[in-house]
Amino acid sequence: MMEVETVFKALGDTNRLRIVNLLLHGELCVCDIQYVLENSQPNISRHLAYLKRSEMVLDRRDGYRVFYRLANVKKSEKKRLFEFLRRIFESEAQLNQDTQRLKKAIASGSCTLSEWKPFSAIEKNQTHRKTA
Amino acid sequence: MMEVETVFKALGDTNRLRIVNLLLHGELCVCDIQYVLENSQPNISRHLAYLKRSEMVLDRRDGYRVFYRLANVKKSEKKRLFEFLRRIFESEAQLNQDTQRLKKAIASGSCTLSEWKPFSAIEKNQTHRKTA
DNA sequence: GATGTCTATCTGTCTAGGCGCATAGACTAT
DNA sequence: ATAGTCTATGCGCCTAGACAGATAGACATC
Repeated sequence: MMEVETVFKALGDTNRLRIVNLLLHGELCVCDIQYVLENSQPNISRHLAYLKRSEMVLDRRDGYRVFYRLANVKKSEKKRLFEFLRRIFESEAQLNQDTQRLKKAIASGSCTLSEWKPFSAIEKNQTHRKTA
Repeated sequence: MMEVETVFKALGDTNRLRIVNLLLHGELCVCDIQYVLENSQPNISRHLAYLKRSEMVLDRRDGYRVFYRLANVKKSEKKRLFEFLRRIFESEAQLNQDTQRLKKAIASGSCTLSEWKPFSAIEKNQTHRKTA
C-alpha cells in the first residue's frame, strides 16, 4: 500500500525515533540533533533524509544551516500520530534523557541561537523561529 | 533501545499490518488469515512468528489449528496502540477490504468453525472461542 | 500404523537499509 | 577568490528481512 506502512517503517529505527522525539519539542537544526544523539553528521543527515522521504518532516534552509520540523501537523491523521508518540515516548528512558540534554544545550547556547519554542506553539502557528 | 522500536518495526510491513488489522477484530486461525491475504501459508506463518517475537500477538493450539490473537491488551500501553491502529486503519482501503472479506468468509463457514467474536469482547475477557 | 490437514521451519536468493569514511555542495564572511 | 562552517551524498561493507519452494512437525481420523 500505503502511507501507514511508510510511517511505521520510518519509526522502526532507534535513531529516527530519537530524532522525532526531539522534533516533537520544536524545530531544530542538524547540528543540534547531532549534538544530542552523539552520532556522526552523515548518519544524522541520512536519517533526516529518510524521514523527509517518508513525509514525516520538512526542512528549511537558513544560511548555512538547515532546520527540520515535523510535517503536516495540521492534518488530523499526523497530528494524532504525533500526539500518540508523545505519550508513549514519555516512558522511554533514552528519549527523556535526550530531551533533557537538548534543553540543557539550548539553554547554554547551542548551535541553535534562537530561543526555545515548545511544540505546542509550533503546532498552533507554523511560523518558525528566525535565527537572526 | 527499546520495545517501541520493535513494535514499529513489526508494523512496518504491509502483510503484518493486514494481519494485525484482522486480529483487531478477534482471534483467528492461520488458514483464515491466509485466505484473506491470498498469500502462501509459509509466508503467513513467518509473519505471525515475527509478530510473536515482537510480542504483538499470542498463539494457542487447538487441535491441528493454531489461533492467533493480539497480546497484552490489558497493558495500557499496548491498548492505546491498538486503539490508535484501529482509528488509522479505518482510512486504509486495503484493510477495509480485508475486513469485509474476512466477515464474509466467516459468515459462509470458513476454516474457523466457531462464531464470530468482536474485538471488544476479547478485550474484556481473554477467554477464547472454542472450536468444538 | 497410514493418511490427510494444518502449521512451522529450513534453504537459498534478493533487496532495503544501517554505518563508516571520504568527498561534494551550500552558504557566509573576509 | 579563499577559508570556514554546516549539510548532503557517494561508495563499500554488512546484516536484517521478505519471498519462493521444499520439507518437517503436530494433530486428528481412519
